[in-house]
Amino acid sequence: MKSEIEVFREFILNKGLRKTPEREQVVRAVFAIHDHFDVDELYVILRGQNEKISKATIYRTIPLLLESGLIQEAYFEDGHLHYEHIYGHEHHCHLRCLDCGKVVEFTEEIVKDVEKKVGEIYDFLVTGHKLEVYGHCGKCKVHK
Amino acid sequence: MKSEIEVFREFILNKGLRKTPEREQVVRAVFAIHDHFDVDELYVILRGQNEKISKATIYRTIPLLLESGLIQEAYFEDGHLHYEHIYGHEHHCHLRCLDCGKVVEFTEEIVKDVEKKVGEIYDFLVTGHKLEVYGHCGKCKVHK
DNA sequence: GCTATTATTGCAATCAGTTCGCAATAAGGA
DNA sequence: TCCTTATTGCGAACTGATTGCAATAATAGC
Repeated sequence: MKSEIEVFREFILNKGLRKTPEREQVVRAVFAIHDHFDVDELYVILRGQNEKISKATIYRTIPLLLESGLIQEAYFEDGHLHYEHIYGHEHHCHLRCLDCGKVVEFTEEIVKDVEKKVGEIYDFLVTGHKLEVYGHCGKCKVHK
Repeated sequence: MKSEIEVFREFILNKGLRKTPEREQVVRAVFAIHDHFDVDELYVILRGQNEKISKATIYRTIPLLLESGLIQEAYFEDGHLHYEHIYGHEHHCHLRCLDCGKVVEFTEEIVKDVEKKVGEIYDFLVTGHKLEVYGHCGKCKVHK
């Protein structure tokens, strides 16, 4: 299986874009985080590694990562989007606590069947889905 | 079944807040729109009806409508959240076209089972879910 | 390897959506 | 009817994201 950097380089090449150290720093940082992240976290991490990169460049790189299929939008919270890397990861859904914000990942095959079914009914070429289940986690529900 | 205004009044009363014409205008506008909406659309509609209401008041009313269960966040697009009224409506999911933005609503009972299952596995008191399926609609997929 | 072309970067200015401070207003209890 | 204080509207301020532009650097051609 190709590494994420290889996938990214192929994507860049196919699009006629240029391979730059800044873009690859972003790819590496994204795959070093095994959790959800936002642009600001990415910026702080890269700066902490003494990488000279501007926030504008990170913002400009995000759409490339989305388009290449390396990352996806995970959820919208605190006024901005949060992402997660997906290349090399099995698709999963999120279970989140409305009180403490805790997020648990789970996989559910049955949602694939739902995808297929609604795609046929409404004549859509379905490419994916996002399922978020929410409620109160074990710790938080005792206070309810 | 109680009307949305009645539900809202009860909510306001229970919270010790005040019943104001501005808040009720927002409730009425929200339930007059049978589609997804954002704050700006709400503002334009209310202003078009010669209602004197400020955008700040609409922004301040949205959390009340969310908390009272009259509306919910539908999706994040174009840099801001879109909502939909849910009181009196059966829960539904969204199927959206990545090209033209078209949104179709569908209901899928099986997701309830998924909710129950993951709630038990991870010890969550589950209160709801949001499922979004995306792809290319009939019109847009021909160009692919 | 060198040069020319032009995509990319970093910075600051800008933009859009949302929030906030404050004075004026008005809802609801006494 | 009066009093207290929550709510409103306005504009300023704030935040996340985008953009214009000059400097830089990645690729292609020689």
